[in-house]
Amino acid sequence: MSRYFEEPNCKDCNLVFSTVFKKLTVDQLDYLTKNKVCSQIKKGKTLYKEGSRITGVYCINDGILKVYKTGCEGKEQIVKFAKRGDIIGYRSVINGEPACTSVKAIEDSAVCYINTQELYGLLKENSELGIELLQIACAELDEANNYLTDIAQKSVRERLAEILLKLQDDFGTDKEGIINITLTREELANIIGTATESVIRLLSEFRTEGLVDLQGRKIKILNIQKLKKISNVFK
Amino acid sequence: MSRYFEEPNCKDCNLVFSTVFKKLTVDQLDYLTKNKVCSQIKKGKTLYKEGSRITGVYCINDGILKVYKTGCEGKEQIVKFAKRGDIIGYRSVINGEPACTSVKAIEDSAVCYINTQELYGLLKENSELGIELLQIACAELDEANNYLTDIAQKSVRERLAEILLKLQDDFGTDKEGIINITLTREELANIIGTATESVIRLLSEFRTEGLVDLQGRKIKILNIQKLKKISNVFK
DNA sequence: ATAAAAATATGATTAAAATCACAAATCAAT
DNA sequence: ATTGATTTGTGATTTTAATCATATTTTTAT
Repeated sequence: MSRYFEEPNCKDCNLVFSTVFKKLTVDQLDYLTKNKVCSQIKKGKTLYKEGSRITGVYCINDGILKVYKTGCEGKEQIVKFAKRGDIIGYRSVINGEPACTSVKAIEDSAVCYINTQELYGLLKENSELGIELLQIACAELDEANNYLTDIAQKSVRERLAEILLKLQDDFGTDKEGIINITLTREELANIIGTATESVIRLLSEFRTEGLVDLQGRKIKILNIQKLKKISNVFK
Repeated sequence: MSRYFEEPNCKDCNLVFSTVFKKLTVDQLDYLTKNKVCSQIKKGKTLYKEGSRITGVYCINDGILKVYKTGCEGKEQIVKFAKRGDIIGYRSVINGEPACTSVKAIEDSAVCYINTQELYGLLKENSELGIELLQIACAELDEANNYLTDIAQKSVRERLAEILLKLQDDFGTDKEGIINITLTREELANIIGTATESVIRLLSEFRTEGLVDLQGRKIKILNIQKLKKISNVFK
């Protein structure tokens, strides 16, 4: 985690209109600029670990980080990804508990750190910030419950199809149609809760069936409709 | 859903100190009393259904309700239980979306309904209410993520042991040590994400092993330590 | 009280996915 | 560029849990 070369002014940050902080006043944004600490996290580096005390929240400026829990026998369960504009760590700050997840950069990333005291100051001052944060928490809760139902009820094949579609939705594709996030087979397995070998086999099957194109870790979806059908998203 | 015979005054409600509304002023509690609508829900009756528009939140005064999603092929996935002091429906109200879960009483229950407008009024007025609600949402999010990891990584046997312990923790036991919540085997299966037959078989095994005592739907835990070991809660 | 419906119980069979084992390919660091 | 580590790929085997079938018991509604 190295100090960020240039700390952007929150007022000018083009994220202001889309993040949790969109309802802050100009003065409050100034306050935020003065009090935040920006840093870069190289791919593979850990921002914080499950169980550690974190003293503030992080707003993601650039890159992608995986947010995961460590289950029994040390197996990683990826809970979500954090990307530009997302805020992470707020759960621990709000409930005053140790981090319930670990966070690791899966590509070079830049994050802005905001201390608990500063965040609480803003929350008391601006009730709309609380509502914004509440909306984020509720959306995450919704997604967590949906995914719980999927893992509990769907087959591995259905879940893999679903996750490929979701990754494309969340991260988009480049000019060649390749999904803008690079994951190992093991990481894919750790999202959908299965064995690495199962992901490898199923991806091969999907390729054989003409649903996806694979070049190493690069995945390109060739037949969205069929994948949707497999994933059972409409039922 | 029948109208409640006596609408308790929120100021005098002995829930005031434990619910999300604990930081309200006396005036705000008066306002709440005037604007809430209380009702009773008989066992087996549905409070609201997934996908419906709900126009407010419900604070549970008495009873137990199951909160569940309907997965593909109509299979129910129980997401949580709501009991005295809990608030439900806030996610839909906060995000302005249709209900993401259905709610059904599993015993005779009494709930207080608070309209969206009234809730938002209080949220704007009292930033502490927003923080309280945020804390609740974060706690639920934490639990959802933990449970996601469990379903993804643990065996059905481990999950059943874990859920029995959790039910005892959440609902306590009566004088005879029986867990204060009565569920069908199917409902248990719909919590842990397995087939009803698997729950029936595993419960019988647990009984044979002297871990639990079963009398119909009444469950009494006989050996907490061993169940904890099976559930793998410490790893 | 009785009939109908729902839930429980148990056995047999099948299916899905995990695990194990090992080879080949790719990646990362020096 | 080389080497060591990690990741990918594939086959064989095992394990877990789902599914199917059917009998019995319990609950619910009339």
